[in-house]
Amino acid sequence: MVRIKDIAKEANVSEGTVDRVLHGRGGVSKKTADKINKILERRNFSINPVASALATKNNHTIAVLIPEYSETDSFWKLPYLGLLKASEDVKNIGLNVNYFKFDQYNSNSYMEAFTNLIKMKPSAVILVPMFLKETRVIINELKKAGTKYIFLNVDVEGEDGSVYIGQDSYMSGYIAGKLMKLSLTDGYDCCIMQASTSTGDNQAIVKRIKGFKDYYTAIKEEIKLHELKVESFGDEVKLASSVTLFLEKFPNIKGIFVPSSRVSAVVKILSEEQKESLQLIGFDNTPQNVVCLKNDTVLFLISQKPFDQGYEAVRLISDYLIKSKALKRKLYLPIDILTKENVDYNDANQLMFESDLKYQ
Amino acid sequence: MVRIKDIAKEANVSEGTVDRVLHGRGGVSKKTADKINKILERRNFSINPVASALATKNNHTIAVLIPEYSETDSFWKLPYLGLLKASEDVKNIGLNVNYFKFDQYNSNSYMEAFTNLIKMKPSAVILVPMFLKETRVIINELKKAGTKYIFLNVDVEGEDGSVYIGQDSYMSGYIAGKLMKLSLTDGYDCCIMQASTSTGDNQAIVKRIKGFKDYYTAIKEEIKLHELKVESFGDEVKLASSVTLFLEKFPNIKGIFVPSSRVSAVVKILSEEQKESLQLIGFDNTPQNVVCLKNDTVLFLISQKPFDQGYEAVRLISDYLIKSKALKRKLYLPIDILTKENVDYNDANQLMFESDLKYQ
DNA sequence: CTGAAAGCGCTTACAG
DNA sequence: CTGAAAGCGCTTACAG
Repeated sequence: MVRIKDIAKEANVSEGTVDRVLHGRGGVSKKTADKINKILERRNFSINPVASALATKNNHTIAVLIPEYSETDSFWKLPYLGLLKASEDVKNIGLNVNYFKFDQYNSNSYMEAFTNLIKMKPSAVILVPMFLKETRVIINELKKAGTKYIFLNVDVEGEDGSVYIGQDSYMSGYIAGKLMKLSLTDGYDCCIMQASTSTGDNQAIVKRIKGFKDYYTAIKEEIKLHELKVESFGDEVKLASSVTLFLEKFPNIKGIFVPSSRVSAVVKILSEEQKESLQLIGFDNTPQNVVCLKNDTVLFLISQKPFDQGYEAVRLISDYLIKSKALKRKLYLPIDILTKENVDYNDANQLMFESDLKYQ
Repeated sequence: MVRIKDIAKEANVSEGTVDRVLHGRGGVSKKTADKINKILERRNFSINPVASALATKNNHTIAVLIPEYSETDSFWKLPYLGLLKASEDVKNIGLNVNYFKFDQYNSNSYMEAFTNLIKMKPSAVILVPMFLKETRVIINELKKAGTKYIFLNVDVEGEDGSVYIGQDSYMSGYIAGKLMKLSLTDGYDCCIMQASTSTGDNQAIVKRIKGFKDYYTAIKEEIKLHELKVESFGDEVKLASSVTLFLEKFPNIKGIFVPSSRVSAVVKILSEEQKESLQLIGFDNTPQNVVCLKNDTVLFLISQKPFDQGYEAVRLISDYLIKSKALKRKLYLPIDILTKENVDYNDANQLMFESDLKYQ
């Protein structure tokens, strides 16, 4: 391993001068800079990041704005765990991550959390941009402060210079369409079921539905697609009555596509016979959904590596802050097709982290 | 951040003594050890791994024994890239990774590579145990030397204390069976196609076939499964003639399952009409296979995250050597279901690494 | 424009 | 059983 000291000796300069060249801090004559650069190149020098981190006392604060999760609606738990894991990994190099949680159904709590966040003057921000209008305000403030930000899981259109890490929602819907086609015996219809209550997150759902429909258009199949908007997936009684009515009205429906993470809520209100005869496809490996997959009430789940989304978001920001690596406009994570059989293997990283947590 | 210095001051001892307690090096009176431990606990101290790594000059050597890859048979490229990426990540903390490559069809080259490997006296070894008999010899030597080892991608049965990182082959075959069933219109047969030349690697293939068949047993379908052993996937002429003959003999075959990474070789020798009418399912996202997926000649690929296998292997060994984290018996990575539509999103990590390589 | 010295937090001999 | 000091490789003021 070649060290700054070695370079300095060979160039007959001090270590400080080599350091200046290395980081382009200026204040070095062209002549010596050239000389040093040549040696650097020839000896294939690269900075020891460990020593660098120790000496620099990097003291960056990363702030995360993310919805809180609950027992029944646990989608946001996995991204959170991924963020947590990465936070540990980068603590070594002087990065501290702080969390600000909000209620995903309440835009006031969103803004409130942001107000607390911005007080910390973070070096960078990872946020789930749930409410469009409020998000514009937030982005403006961040831009004014010159703070870099990454959108996690939810994208915002028309923001140049923004970074999105998540799934290609359109394509994931398209794939759901393909799987539905495979699962349905010819001649049967399919129903797309969504909640009419908007959570601000529905941009992804709209795109998934578009992709789903486009698949059927592309293959030129004469399958009828019905659409049912239920009031909410949370209210079992209402959900049950509207679904039952709908299925009675269109008895040819044999497939149900739920483009949100709430397919398990639909399963809950189906009769045994319906569970037998209907093919359900949904999104996201929440614990409730996984149960349905395993007891054969849901055939496929499309999953979006929520744990990895969190993890990668922190890693990207970290590389940006420490190694000034450029950020890409979009980082699409895998579109996982989950079945009863492969769901348990799906997130090895996440499982390893969870078992580590247990032993602490 | 609380430092050793802070603990030492509070306990009225030197930093060296705190360090002894921290690492259980002994030579500390019970009384002072207790005192220090209490303070450590109360102040929630944890070692700064960056400073630790720098001071220790960890100088571990990890040796990797892996098949070389070629243009046409590029399966081993991705695990290699994953290993490379992780090597970079851990270089900071004093881990050096050395590679020893062998010809996967030649057991002599396997042993030769190992002979060179063992001369380096590595702290740990990652190996692809291709040849069973030779592998037993290798394992014996490693055990004698007290060197920890990890099996990558290929498992060896009946070695207690061994560690495997890869896929659950049985289950991946089972899933292939399920997908085949979905893809075949009722009443048609399916053919399982494998090469009779063994590469030592065929244990995984045997298990995949077992899983595939078991799926059909489990669902009690009356689908006929034919089996064709071709001489080699490398010889186009012979392959073409034996496949053609077989398909003529059993015209009811509409599905072909190739439980190795060579499905693209089969596509190559099919006629246009055959490509149209046959449903092919294979393994692994090699460039050639991905091409077939995209031009609709292969319907599904089961993939085993080869890049991640390499990456995780190094990370596990690193945690074992540096943080003395226990190694698990098996680490199963995801069983990915790849289609034309999601294949490009499948390995974000790998893509990011490859684009980094380009810019270097 | 350049160098000498101190320091980041932990570990390693060495001395007692 | 315990402490004082030097060192890991890089960075940061400060002096000139």
